[in-house]
Order: sequence, then structure tokens, then C-alpha cells
Amino acid sequence: MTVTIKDVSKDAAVSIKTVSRVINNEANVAETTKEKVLASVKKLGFKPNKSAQSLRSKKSYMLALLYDNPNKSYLADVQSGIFNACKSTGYNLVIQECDYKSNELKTDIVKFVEDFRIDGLIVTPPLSDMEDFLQNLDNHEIEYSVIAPSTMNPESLHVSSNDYEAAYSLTSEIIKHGHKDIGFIKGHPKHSASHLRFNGFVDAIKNNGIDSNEQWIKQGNFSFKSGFDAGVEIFHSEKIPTAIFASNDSMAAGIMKSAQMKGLQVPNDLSLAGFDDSPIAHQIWPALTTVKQPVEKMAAHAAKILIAKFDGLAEQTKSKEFKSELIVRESLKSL
Amino acid sequence: MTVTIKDVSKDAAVSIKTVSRVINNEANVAETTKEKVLASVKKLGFKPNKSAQSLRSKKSYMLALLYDNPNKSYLADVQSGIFNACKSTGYNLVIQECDYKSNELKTDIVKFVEDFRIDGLIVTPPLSDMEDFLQNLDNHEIEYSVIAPSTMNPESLHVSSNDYEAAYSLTSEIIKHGHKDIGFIKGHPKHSASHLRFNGFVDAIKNNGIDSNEQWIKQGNFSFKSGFDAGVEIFHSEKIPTAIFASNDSMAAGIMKSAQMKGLQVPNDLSLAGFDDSPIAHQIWPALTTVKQPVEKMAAHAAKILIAKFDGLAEQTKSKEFKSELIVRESLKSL
DNA sequence: CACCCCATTGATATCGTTGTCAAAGAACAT
DNA sequence: ATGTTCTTTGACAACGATATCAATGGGGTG
Repeated sequence: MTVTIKDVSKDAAVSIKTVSRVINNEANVAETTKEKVLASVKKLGFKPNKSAQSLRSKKSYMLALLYDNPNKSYLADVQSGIFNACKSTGYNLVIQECDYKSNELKTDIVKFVEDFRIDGLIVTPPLSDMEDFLQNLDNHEIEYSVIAPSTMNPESLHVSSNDYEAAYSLTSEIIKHGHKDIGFIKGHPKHSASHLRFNGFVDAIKNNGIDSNEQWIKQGNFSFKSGFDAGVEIFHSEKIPTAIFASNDSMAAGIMKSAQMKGLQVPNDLSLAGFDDSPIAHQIWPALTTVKQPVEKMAAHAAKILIAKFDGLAEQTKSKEFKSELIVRESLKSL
Repeated sequence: MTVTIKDVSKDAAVSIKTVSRVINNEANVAETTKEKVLASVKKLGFKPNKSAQSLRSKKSYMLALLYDNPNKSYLADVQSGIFNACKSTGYNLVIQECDYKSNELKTDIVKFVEDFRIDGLIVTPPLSDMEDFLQNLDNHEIEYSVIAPSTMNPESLHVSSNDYEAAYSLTSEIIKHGHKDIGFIKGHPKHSASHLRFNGFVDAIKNNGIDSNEQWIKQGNFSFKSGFDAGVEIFHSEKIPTAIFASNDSMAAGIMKSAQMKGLQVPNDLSLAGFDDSPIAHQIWPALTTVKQPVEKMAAHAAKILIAKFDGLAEQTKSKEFKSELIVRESLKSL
């Protein structure tokens, strides 16, 4: 029933090897032959059998996404990007949830890759920030592409975003609105993005001649609750800031809750900014001023460069930094 | 390097076919032989090569998840459930985004299944509610398992939740809090869950001798904006309800925004309830009273019964209804 | 013209499983 | 003892691609 390479070879009156050459874009096939074969492929609706290709070529055509991140919206975006990138290439994606704190993580993942014959990994934060983990992959000659790593090893494939600049410009925006008393909630300390965003904030207020108040700088972990707790603490201070910049939207939402419980109105009594533009950012009121990263595009690119490497097209697609977009909404008000 | 069935057959001193029989749990293998083979499998760490199995047996060991649902949290939960169910069975999952409004959907999906040699589909709302779509799958002898279908065809595999009962009991809970003026926001009309929830609501207020006010019953589509718009309309009425039950959390959040913009305090001036227990439900303030469905478990079960059918174990795992859980939070207050 | 080289093509082996079918032996009935 | 049936086992083909390596032929060189 299904069309095989044999049928195509008969129809095009060439050997199966030649058909194979054409569909794999190998060199040294005469232009006329190539056209003849492609015509037959189209005419018969031939699709190479993945299992047979995989068996013979010892590639699984499977990528795996490693993640340990409770943010479902982020995960969904990453997946969506990878799937889109895979669609045209014939690769598939498996999702592997990890525990970055586990001692066996390194060996578990190596075993996973070997058991399932995974061709390559796409590694997301915070795993992307664990250098010994990545080093271990190198040692086992496992291919991978990293999303938002802490150190940009020029050897390894990665995509990054301009967290520092985005945090800098968001902070500048807050300052432009007349704020001088600005709080900051740090993200999860194991995520490099946390430090980049904090550094962007610190540099922006410094360069604008503003003093930072240690009391208004709290450690969070990207969770709603950590934002809420930080808010409670801050609002206990004698003097409270006129604006707070939280390292992500969930924490900003947490702050908003603690503010509202304290009777503070956002943005009249307190301006607020988040990061990520997750769904919550516009589903709360007032909607959050935030930064939108092109997560889907980044993930797609991470997949593309990995696949390009398998296909020996490494030169075409390289590691890349993506630009984020500032989104100003009602939660930020001029003083 | 890798261990093959041949290595095992040598080690166990039997033919490769016998090893194959053992790893596939076929009948008519002597108990002693079986043990011998299993010992060798374990000793050598043999894992059957999926590509070879797939090539020879003409199964792809791939399931596909069909969805057309903007709710990322729902999608993430469904996926997570399916992945967990697949993990132990050797099946893999591909995700396929669909457009339920497309005219070519039916043929596109059949083509997709054939091109990728997908073994079976897991169909989510609203696709699960399109009977002609499912009928078309039947016609093409494509296997599938349906999550929350509108009509429970006893022939086909499905998992469902008790939307009607849950909506009934949530409404009863609102009434118990002393509310008599209750609004309702309907969900997307193409989702059967919308009607089930609405019917549960209607029956609950009827059985409690409460009149419904048509002005407070609005059509939404599960989106934040549709909830917001419905809220704006309702709050334009001469008399406004003391409580509103929205068919999902996003719309409830939309209502909350419109209420707050109107100067109405939740829950003092207005009680609010949602449905789904999505992340937003507890990330806004006040947190939403809602209903939590065991989405992940449902999806896992949908995958399990599908795989069981492939393996001829259809009797073991059957279609099933799951119970939802009422979660009462601050957005609901006694009058 | 003879030679070599390189681009192009094909015959056949091979990947690691499962399917087919037949053989061997045990168990049972006659 | 013989025939019949059933259980258990194995030899070998087959799945549909890619890899190897040799054959072919056109073009350039001396």
C-alpha cells in the first residue's frame, strides 16, 4: 500500500541508491536525474520510512527537551517553538522532566539518551546554568543546544536573550516615570537570568544617580508565593518604595496581592513591573508592565541549530541572541 | 557496542526468535526458557531497538495529541499526563496543533496520521466534540482515545469528568453562602463542557427555588476578554448580581477586572467563582473559588487505555469518569 | 590515441527486529 | 505401537531505508 523507495526507483528508472541520494540531498547527482527522481517522488507521494532510516543510519531523529521549571506557560511556548522547528525536518520531540537537585541527574540523563537513542538535547534553565551538567554531556559526546545559559561557551550551541539590557531599560522606564524609591525582587538564585536582571536593574539606578535601599531588595525564587512574601516584608518597612520591579510576572502578581491586602492601590500607591509577559500579566488588574521575550522563537532557533549541526549545516545557523520587548501597561504610573 | 537480540540469544543459548517471544510476552514459551532469557536480558542490559521493531512490525510506537486550545496550563497538564503514561510503555508522543474551524481538518489529520504512521490519537476539546471528525477517524480505521467528549460512544475509548455535577455543587455552594442573585458566564459554545456546566448551574438554582435572571447570563468563549466584556455588560444593568459563576477561571479573572474597574470589591460587593483551578485562580487576589479537575490523571488514563488496546489488553482498562474537586477560596463570601 | 580522473550510478550487504513456517518432541488417544 | 495433536523452538525471509564499493562513461591531458 505505502510507497517505498523501491517504487520510486522503478518509476524513475534509477537505482534505489540514487533515490536515496536525492532525498538526502547528497552531492554528485546529475541535475536531470535529480529532477526525474523528484518528479516520481511527488507523483507517487513518497515519504521515507522513518523507522527504516533510523535503523540503518543509527539516528533516532528524536530530540529531547530537558526542563525543570514549574512555569507552564514558558514550557508550552518552548515546546511549541521546538515542534514548529521539527515539523519540516522530520525530527520528533520527547519531553523529559528533570530534577535539577537530584544527585543522579547526570547519570540518569546519560542513560536516558542512550536508552532512547536520543540524537540531541535541548536544555532549558536552570539546567542550562549547571556547568558540570553540560560538561558531563560533552564528556559523553552527547549533542545539545542550550537556551539562556549563564556562560556562553562559544563552542556549544546556544540561544540567549538580552536579559541585562531589558532589565536596564525597564528600570530606566520606571525612573523616567519619576520613581526614585524602587524595590527589586530577585529571581531564583540558580537561574543566571536572575543575576542578569538584577545587574541590569542595579546599573540602571546607579547610572541615574539613584541610591538603592537594601531593605527593598528581596530574594525570591520566581514563585508567586515568594513574591507575596517579599511584598509582605517590604510593606512592613517604615518607608515603602513607590515602585517595585519583580524579576518575573508571578512574583509581581504576588506583590500585588500583598499590596492589595495591605490596602495599597496599584498603581496609585505603588507602581509594579514584572518580566516574561506570561498570561497572568494581562489577566490581573491593573495589567502588568513587563518584558516579553520571544521564547517561542528562541526555542525554535535552539532546535534549528541543533538539527543543522546533525545535517552538517552548522555554518548556516549559529548561536544567537534575541531581543526582548518592553511592554508598558497600567501597573506603572508616573509620580 | 550496543546489545542486540543476537547477543542475548547467544548468551541464553536460544534462537533470536525465542528472545523476541520473551520480550514481547508471547504465549508458548516454556517457563524455564523464559527465565533464562530474562536473566540474559538483565545481565546484558538489552533494550530492543525501537526503529527495528517499528520497521518490522509496522507500528510507529507514536501517539499524537490533537489540540486546539489556547489554555497553556491545560495543555501542559494533558501532556504531562500522557508522557507519564507513555514512559513505561515505550510509546512516544507528538503534539499536533489543529484548527477546529478549518475545512481541511479532517483530511489533514488523516494525512498526518498516515505520513507519520501514528499508531493512535488522543483527542481533546473542542475536537472531541466534533462527531463528524471522530466519525471520519472511524471510517479510516484510525485508533483514538477522547478526552471529555460530548457524546459517550460506548464503542470508543474516552475519559470524562463530572462537569455537570461539579457545576451543580459549586452553584449549591454559592447558594449556601446566601446568594440568590447569581450571574453565569457560559463557555465556548463548541465545547460540550460549556453546556454541561451551564446545565448544572441551571438545575441547581431551579432545585433551590431561585429564579434566574436572563440579564445576568452571558455568552463567553473561555477567554479573559470574553469574561471582561460580559462583566462590563452585567455591571451596566440596573441591578447587579451578588455572585457570578464563570465557566472557567480566565473569564472569572476578566470579570474581576471589570468589577474592579467599576469600583466593585470582590468579594465584599461581588462573589466570584471560576472553573478549572488554573494557575491564575490563586495568583489573583482575592483567590478564586473554583473546581479542580484531575486533568493530568485523565490524560494519563486516556493514553493508557489506548495503548492497552494496541497490546490487546482492552479488557483491563476501560473508559472512565473522573471526579472533580471543589476548591473554596476567598472570592466567595457569605452574604 | 591512450591514459587517467572524476562525476555519476547501481548491485548488494546490512541495520535489529518480527513474521512465517516447519521441525522436533511431548502428551494423549486409539 | 501408531497416529494425532499440541507445545515449544529455530532457520530464514522480510521490513525499507543507507553504506560500501565497484562499474560506467565523459572529459581532460600528454
